[in-house]
Amino acid sequence: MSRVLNGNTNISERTRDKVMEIVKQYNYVPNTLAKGLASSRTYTVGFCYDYTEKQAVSNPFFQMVLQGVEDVVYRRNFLFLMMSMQRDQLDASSFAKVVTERRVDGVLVPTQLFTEAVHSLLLREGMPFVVVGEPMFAQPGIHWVDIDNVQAAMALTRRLIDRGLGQIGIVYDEADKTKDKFVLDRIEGYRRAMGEAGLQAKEATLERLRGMSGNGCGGASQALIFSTESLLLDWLDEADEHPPADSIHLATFDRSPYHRHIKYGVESIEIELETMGIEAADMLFALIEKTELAQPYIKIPAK
DNA sequence: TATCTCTCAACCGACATGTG
DNA sequence: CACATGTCGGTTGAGAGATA
Repeated sequence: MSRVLNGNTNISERTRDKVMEIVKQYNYVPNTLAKGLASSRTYTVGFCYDYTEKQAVSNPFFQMVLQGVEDVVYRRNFLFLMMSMQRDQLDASSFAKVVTERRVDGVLVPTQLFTEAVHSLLLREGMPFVVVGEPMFAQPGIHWVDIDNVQAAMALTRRLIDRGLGQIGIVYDEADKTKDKFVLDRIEGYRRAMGEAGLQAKEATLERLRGMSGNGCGGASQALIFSTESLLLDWLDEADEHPPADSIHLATFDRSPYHRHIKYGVESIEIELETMGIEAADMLFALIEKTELAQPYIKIPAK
């Protein structure tokens, strides 16, 4: 039965037809638990999210990544399990439970949650894993997938420079900068593009920007790049009181569904989050199936 | 004799049940 | 009480039988 259903070639047409007839007659569907018992597989992969971040799951960018992951998972006839994790209470989280009880064959961990404690737990349990986003700490043997944020920021900055804008500032959130590698990379990409063009880089936190008059880094910027779209939205929330000057070009990375509610023209660069999900899931399946990988990480260029 | 196809049975792991 | 055995339902290796 299993040889027929799993496409084994050494089966005669006659036997195959006979088996398929019985499958049809009894509406036979293999029991995944029994299959897992025989193959030491769960046919499930996990994705963890931050329990303390209430908007983690509803975040549209997170959902775009998930969409890519799910496409791959369902194509492989696997199931997908969402697990919560509390960074400061790892042992009590459902993530730790799922990993230690081997309820999944592999896990995807967002870089914000990938701490050294998480890494050692996964190594100890021999659980295949892929980090979604470049990890904040480097260790050999860690597989990860990320957007090439340096390249994306360079491309966006160059686009503004090509428009003849010479005074371009970048705005970031201090807390994001310490926990999100991609924010550091975007700042780095911006600096490089400005440096190449012989222009002076101007950086400010949102807090500092709020305190400035004229809505610019130093009050003289012609364009402002926001390191994340949510930061731009936060800033625009306050725009009723201090609307940005018409002469200021706004720019950020990617577009969430909320983007269409923005009343101002915003330049953005496309970040392929769905592709990131697809690549991460493909990489995880390669690790589960012990397939040789060409490289331990993938950086997806922005368009 | 070589190759193809089929059948049998061990095995997977956790838990329930039986036996001494 | 401790240990042995059975149970679930697939997968898969080994070996037997059929056929060219």
